[in-house]
Amino acid sequence: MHSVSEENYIKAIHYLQDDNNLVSTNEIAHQMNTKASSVTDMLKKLSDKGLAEYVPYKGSRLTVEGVDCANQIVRKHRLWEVFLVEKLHFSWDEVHDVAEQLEHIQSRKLIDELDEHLGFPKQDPHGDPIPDRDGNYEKITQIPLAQMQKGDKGRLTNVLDSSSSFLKYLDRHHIEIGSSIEVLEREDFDDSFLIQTDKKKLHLSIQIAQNLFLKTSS
Amino acid sequence: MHSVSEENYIKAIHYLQDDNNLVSTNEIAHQMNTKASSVTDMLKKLSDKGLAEYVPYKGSRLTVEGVDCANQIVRKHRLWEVFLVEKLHFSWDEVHDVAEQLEHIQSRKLIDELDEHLGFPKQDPHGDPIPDRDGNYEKITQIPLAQMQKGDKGRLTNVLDSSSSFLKYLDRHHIEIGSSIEVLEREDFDDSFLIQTDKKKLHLSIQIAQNLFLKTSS
DNA sequence: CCTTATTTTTAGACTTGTCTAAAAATTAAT
DNA sequence: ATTAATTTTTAGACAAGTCTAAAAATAAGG
Repeated sequence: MHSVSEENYIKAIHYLQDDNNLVSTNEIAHQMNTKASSVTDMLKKLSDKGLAEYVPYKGSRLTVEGVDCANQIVRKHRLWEVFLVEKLHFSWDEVHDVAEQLEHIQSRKLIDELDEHLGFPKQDPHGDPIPDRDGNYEKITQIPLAQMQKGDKGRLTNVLDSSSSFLKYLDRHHIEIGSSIEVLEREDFDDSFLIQTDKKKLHLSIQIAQNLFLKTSS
Repeated sequence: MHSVSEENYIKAIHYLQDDNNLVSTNEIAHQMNTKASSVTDMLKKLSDKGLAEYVPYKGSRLTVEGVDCANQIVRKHRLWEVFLVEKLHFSWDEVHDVAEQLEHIQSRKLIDELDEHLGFPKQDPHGDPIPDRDGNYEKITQIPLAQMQKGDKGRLTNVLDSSSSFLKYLDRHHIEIGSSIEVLEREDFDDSFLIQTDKKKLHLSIQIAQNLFLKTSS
């Protein structure tokens, strides 16, 4: 079908594109750790294949077909992440690199059976939604902890940063997807937080708070 | 580590090599559906990497390191096959192509955890032995049905041909790994067999009998 | 043992995906 | 609005892996 390289570009464009704005060549290059000239070449190719629209000097956006392809890759990536964590004792900071390889395996039956094997999960271990076999997924309305006020409560639904160091930090403080969090205090001078988690009180910097997304309950 | 292409060559040489004879360039080319000139190029590369010995115009054989690598690939391939059949409802004629992709995923932890998840199976769905994490596997002493005589009994331990058509044939007649088989008659003029399986009597041609391996019990 | 047939290797070309360096287009700034 | 800075594209090169066609080495046959 599509090469691993093509799929990685599609994924990157999809990740960078919100709504239907054009994504610039440089943004893609930066995201993929590659050079702008390589991106230009690939954009032409994706355009020829009908997977992306390419406007020279302006940028590119995925076509409907491209978005569909991206959703299938995301579906595969996230289902494999669930598998690794639920069935193979991986911790959520270890899954990304392996899922990155597994997401390129081509077999419709494989992924649909895997989905069933896992009980049709709706979210991956980081709280991101998993598209169903038609590419549809439910958007959860969630806000960053950083935008919450004193007294607000919610449950952790998503973490933005997936770096190992960040996830290990959360593990150390027993914060996980589903944890209930309440804002006890906001410090004015450095925007830091004092929160109440399931188990204990905790100080969080604004940098941390920007990476925690919650579904508010009150 | 090694590229997918390198791994495929290593697998092919391993498959063709019995004992420590040299495998010819043409044999490899035929096995891999490629051209002899491509094989020559790769043999030089594998030789440079210390994975194979290459004697120009004579052929090649795997080094100890090459054999080790081959065993790890075989381990991965067969564990994935077990996973597909046991957990994801694949039938044994559907697993090969997907396992062929999955065997190239690089992650020691992944494969060791998968092994545990599956209960450390000793054989894959076709009856082939699965190497453990050190590359060791148990050789079962088995003989082709074709070499058995009237009155001999055994259990099916392995099938040589893995083609979909052959495996579907076995399915239709309810013959699977572990099935007990007894030779009731051998026909002289065409070498065909009349056998007794768990459920019924069945005629088998010599071509079929050459692809069925049994562990004899009496 | 010399000639023919087969196998294997070399040489050169092509594809995919990448890079560097230079040219062209766009954007920003005075 | 014209120059300067930035972004993007082109042109040419390279690496991996493959192919075809021709050359070299080996094996086979009389």
